[in-house]
Amino acid sequence: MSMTPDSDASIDDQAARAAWLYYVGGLTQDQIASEMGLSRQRAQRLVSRAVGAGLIHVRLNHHLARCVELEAALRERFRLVRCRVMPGLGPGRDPVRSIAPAAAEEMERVLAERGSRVIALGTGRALRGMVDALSPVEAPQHRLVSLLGNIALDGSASYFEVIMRLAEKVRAPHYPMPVPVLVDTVEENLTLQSLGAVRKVRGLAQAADVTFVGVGQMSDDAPLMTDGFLTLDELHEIQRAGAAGEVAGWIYDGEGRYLDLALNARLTGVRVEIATPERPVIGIAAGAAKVVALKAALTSGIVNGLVTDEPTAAAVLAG
Amino acid sequence: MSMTPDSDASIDDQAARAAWLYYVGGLTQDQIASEMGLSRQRAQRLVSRAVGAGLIHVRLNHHLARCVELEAALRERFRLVRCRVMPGLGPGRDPVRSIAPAAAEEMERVLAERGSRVIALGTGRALRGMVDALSPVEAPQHRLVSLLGNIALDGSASYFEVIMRLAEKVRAPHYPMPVPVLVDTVEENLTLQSLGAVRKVRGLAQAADVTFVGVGQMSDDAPLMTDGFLTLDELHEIQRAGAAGEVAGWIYDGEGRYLDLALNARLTGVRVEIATPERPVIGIAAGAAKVVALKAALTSGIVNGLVTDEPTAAAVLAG
DNA sequence: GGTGAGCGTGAGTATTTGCCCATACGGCGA
DNA sequence: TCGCCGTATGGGCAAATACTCACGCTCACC
Repeated sequence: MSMTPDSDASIDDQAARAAWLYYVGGLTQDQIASEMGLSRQRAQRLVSRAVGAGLIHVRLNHHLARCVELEAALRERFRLVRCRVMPGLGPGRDPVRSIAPAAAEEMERVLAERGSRVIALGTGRALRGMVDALSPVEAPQHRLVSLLGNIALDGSASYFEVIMRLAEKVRAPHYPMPVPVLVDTVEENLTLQSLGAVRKVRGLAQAADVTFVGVGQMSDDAPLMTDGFLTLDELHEIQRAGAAGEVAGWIYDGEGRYLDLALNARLTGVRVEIATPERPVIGIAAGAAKVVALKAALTSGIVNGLVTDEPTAAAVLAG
Repeated sequence: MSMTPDSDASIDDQAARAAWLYYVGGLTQDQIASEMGLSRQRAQRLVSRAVGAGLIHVRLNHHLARCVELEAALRERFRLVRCRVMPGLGPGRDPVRSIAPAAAEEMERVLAERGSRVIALGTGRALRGMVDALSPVEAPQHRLVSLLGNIALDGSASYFEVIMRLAEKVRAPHYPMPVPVLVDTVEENLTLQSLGAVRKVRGLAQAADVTFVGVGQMSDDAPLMTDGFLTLDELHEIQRAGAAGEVAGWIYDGEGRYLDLALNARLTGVRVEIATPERPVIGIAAGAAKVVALKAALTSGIVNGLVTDEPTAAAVLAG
């Protein structure tokens, strides 16, 4: 009931138009201002808004020789069905920015399939970045399913965001898993898993045609700990048991063999088993901290597809 | 055998990397310079080179309300199977810049098909822009075929560029038509058309699954004339016969009915017949000069798909 | 081996952009 | 109704970017 019923849409429209004139038309902000009848500052704000809101996507159309080499080496060494290596952004800069557009492209490739696919999704910053970088496409023929519980300990919806935002962008039916990643007792877990809704989502996830996951490290900055699912003491104990990394909450050792931990009985999500070419599992991960975890997951074939950045790729191959 | 065997590739690599850091990483040119160990000017030049060489693509992820409206109106009025309307860039600016990315997206949609398709191509600046804006994809399952002769009067290869560059980008088999658009006599035309190579290309073009064409105006700045295929006198005569526009060299009247001209017997290419939903013909065209030609082609259904810009769409609907 | 054309480089400079701040506008509660 | 607060606006300024020019280098052709 505001004075401008379409204030948000129309301001995004303006922003998109300004950005179009700026990036596609190559006009200066001054020219945009007079073209659209605005002050220069407003034009500047609109362009900046369009970029910030992700209305504008920039993609690189050139395969850097170094990245292609690394891709080929990774493909061969780990028998990958898909592999993309993007340029690094230099030390101290978030590698998610770099890999998100490429991950989005991989997802778009899957979404462009005519036939219906079941797409399973993990959680995490990298996947979140992927979804943000994705261009909206109508792909209602596919089904999106969550691999693991989407409820964080603090009750926030942050774990829902990957699947919900993706579903919104592609208008596909989606099956989040409205339970915590990890519950307190084995009994609780059994109770949850006996629920029809949970069983259905788990069944769908197990039958996924393609899976996109992040990869978590098990060093002292492990996502499982920073998100509060493990205490530092528990983490240290698991580290002593040989933990190298984690996919969808399931922890594996340095060779990518899942560990037989008491914790497992309290995980609500499904475990990603060794990937096959017909049912690929694409890992989206980059950063020095993740090298060990990535290498292990690649070695045993928990993932058989990879989107990463240059320094990470080099480190995985070097090690 | 130059000192730097990869000078061009490596400079493009550098340019791509600089542009990546600039647009994706959000670094300033100063930061790029120190990151890559260059002078600031060099970083600036690399970024600018990357943009100029089309190494970087910018896309808008927001459907402007006004454009969506125009698309819906065009779709309904002319029973189009595909329609994209892109924002205009303001008077005096080349509309090809605006429509090329959208045309490229339409082409990418076709190229993403798993099955093999025959894609027929016209010529012209708009299609050339489309190919430039296309991201390279491997699509060797499709065949690209030219609708009309690819030899210009001055013998230049400019008419080959659309199909050759596209073929290079997607690595698909391609069938250009190595004859002039227009020959001097009917006999010459019969001779050419009896050649096996020409027959084969024409046959393939007639069986195309999808066709992309530009649309030529028949006003005094008609492409057929500026390219030297018609003299001004001939043009005026054809104008008096009711010419409104031209697709692949074949001239039609204000209702989109092909004209029965003496000229026709000297055209070497195939005529695009009324499009069907199964075998769509996508017109790529924008600009005030093309409004009449476009409207006629849309009216009779010579094209049943359209990529244009806002002012052109509005003018076509208004008239 | 000399010479001129053409390209790439860095310095300097004009233009463009991003940011901060003072100010105006409009909603909302007292 | 008044005054407060959050938000949006345009002016001004510093930073960043694009352009121009003169120089030097390479390379091809004499």
